[in-house]
Amino acid sequence: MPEASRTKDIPTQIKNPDLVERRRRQIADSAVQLFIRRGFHKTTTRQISQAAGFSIGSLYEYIASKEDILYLVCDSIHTEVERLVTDVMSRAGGGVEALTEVIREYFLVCDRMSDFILLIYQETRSLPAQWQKRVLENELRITGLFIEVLARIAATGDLPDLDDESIELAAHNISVLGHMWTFRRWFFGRHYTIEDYIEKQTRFILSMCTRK
Amino acid sequence: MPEASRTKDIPTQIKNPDLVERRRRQIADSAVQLFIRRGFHKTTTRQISQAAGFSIGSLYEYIASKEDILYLVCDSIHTEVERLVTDVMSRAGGGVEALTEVIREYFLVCDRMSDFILLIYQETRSLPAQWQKRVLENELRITGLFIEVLARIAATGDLPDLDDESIELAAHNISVLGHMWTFRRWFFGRHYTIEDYIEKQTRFILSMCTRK
DNA sequence: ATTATCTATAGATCTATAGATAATGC
DNA sequence: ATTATCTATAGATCTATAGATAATGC
Repeated sequence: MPEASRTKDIPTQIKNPDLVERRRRQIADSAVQLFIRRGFHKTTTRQISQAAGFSIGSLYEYIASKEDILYLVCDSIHTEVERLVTDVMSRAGGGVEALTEVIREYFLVCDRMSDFILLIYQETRSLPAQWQKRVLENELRITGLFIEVLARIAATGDLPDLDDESIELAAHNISVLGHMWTFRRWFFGRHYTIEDYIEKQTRFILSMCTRK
Repeated sequence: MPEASRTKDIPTQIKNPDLVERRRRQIADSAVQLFIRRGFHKTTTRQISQAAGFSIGSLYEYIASKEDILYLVCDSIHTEVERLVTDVMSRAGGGVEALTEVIREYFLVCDRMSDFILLIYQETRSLPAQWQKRVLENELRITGLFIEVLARIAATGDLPDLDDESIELAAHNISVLGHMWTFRRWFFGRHYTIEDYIEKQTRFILSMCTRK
């Protein structure tokens, strides 16, 4: 798990902000692996501190509760997905081909990030309400990127049949069909490669978008 | 949670099979409510036995471990969804309207069963491997019902563009777009009613199916 | 006598913190 | 002197079972 985590609203006794950021990244990076392997509840704070390379006492200098660690993890995953998708979008051209490119790259991101996306689906509910809300907002922000792409294409007149509400729903569909690869991989993996999946779904999504 | 649970592969010391079935149904019905409210891990076996109306000692006469309870719950949910969908299908007519009807009724089932479907997404991974597999097979069987509908329509020549593989993928898409209502309800609920959602998604799904 | 149920608790965790120690900078 | 880290453990659970009791049928 990559990417810096900005100063979060998690209290700490440690004075050095850089150290806080570095240690929290260590915590998130270690925890995410453990959570993927054994789930949030079956992973102990001790295992996390050990994997991160310091003591349980030190761990609690950087977080206030075990849930905080889950939030660090969810946030770092979303930051990474968003970074990757934004990146793709900036490289994408115009017209309907842009949509094809973005779908393709997004689905590849979903494939690479499978375990992480699955984790968010499974463990979001274990977060305290306020952070649950943030995780859902992050999800929405990623869907927002697809709304942007679709709106941009629609503005040039290439998707004449799509009003704003339909664009929004189509964007959600793209997000979730990407996730579908992650949570039905146990089935699809037997029949398709990710490339097959992309090809077929792209055709579906395009006919969805080009005809009401 | 309704519907009989057949004799499962869960060992018991109790001789009377009817009693076993009845008690297990009580257990599943009580547990599902608790799991939805507080999650599997935060619900204690004591709370479950209490909600079911007997002691913790008795509880363990009908199951061997806490995971067994989760399996009872997942299974009863799938049984119910499958019953409802099968029901709808038997009433559905022919041609493309049949698809419209089935989608509509399925999405309504997803709406009513939201909490239960969400629970399965979140807690399946807490099951022992062998039962996890069964839950996934159940999921596949429900998708299979949509494959059937689509194949039936395709056989009459009404969906000429769909080969078998596309039918399969379209069926998965229908399943998951139903689930999407459940796990993005926190967002959609603000903007659409379930009827709006059905209408818009049906249009998308139809254009997906009627043109490659 | 057999079957079902209950009470009481063994045994095993696990989170979070208090208080002690080591490292760093003035 | 201040900041960061560590060790040791309090305190709170929670699952699963052993052994005792009640209910049922011969």
